[in-house]
Amino acid sequence: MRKCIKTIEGKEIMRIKINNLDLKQIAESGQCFRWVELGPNQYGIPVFGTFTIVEQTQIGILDIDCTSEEWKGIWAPYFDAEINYGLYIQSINPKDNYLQEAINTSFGVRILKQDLWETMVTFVISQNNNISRIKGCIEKICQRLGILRNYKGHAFYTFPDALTLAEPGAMEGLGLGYREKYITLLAQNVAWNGLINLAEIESMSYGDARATLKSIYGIGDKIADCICLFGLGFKEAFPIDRWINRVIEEQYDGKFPIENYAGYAGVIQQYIFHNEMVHK
DNA sequence: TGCCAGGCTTCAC
DNA sequence: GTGAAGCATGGC
Repeated sequence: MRKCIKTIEGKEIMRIKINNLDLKQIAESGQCFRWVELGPNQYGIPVFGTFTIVEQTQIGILDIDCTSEEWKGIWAPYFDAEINYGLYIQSINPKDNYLQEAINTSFGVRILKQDLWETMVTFVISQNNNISRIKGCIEKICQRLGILRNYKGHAFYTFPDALTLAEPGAMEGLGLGYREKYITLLAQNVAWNGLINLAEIESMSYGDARATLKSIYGIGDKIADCICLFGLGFKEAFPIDRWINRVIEEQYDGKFPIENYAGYAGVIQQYIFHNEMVHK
């Protein structure tokens, strides 16, 4: 990764050289639900109470509207920019025809390191749900309960904190279905009584974090692994949903060789998931 | 119009 | 421990 400050149209932005990053592929990879497409290869991203605009001007080049400090403190970790994903791709078994084809369409998918609280709520909503409806539910939550902010002329809503979501009836009528009660209780246990301690979870090992998450009402194996992967940065987490399970059954005779990708199976899982999204 | 979705809890066995 | 039913909602 290399970076510099570039002045474009009178604005100072960061120009980052970063391999194996494709914004469109990430946007459609089912790990983030609040990116706003502003133009071809250009997205507005609201996270951590802030906002930025990113544009992929050419292969391997990312223009991002932020200061050097913001890049280092927020966006480089978010894009996992220090990690060479090319090594993950090189390690894929050359005889694995399915994965070799998958990386042709998904070579630019990276694992975003997202806010833990937002990731927990988001993936509770995701259960037995489809991506376009998940996006709609989250958007409605933010519009009703988030804070309206303005970033250089772009309005965006923050993701509401646990105290806000803990209020009984706060999410009523937003179409969350049976998931609403899971999120209300989750928020209350975070904000009201400390039964769930996010900072503590963030300090745990993968195994402990996964077990702790699974003990939460409404969170099972799959959602716990999504939170571990996208909210805690544990790349060994390997979430198995209907799509992944289908591929394992149809392409791997029911047994995916996860041991070949020890420590980063979650990255491989995202290549599979994105590939399925593109070809469904 | 049914089928399906980044699944989970509950309950029977 | 395993398996099946029931769950809310709306996109397609």
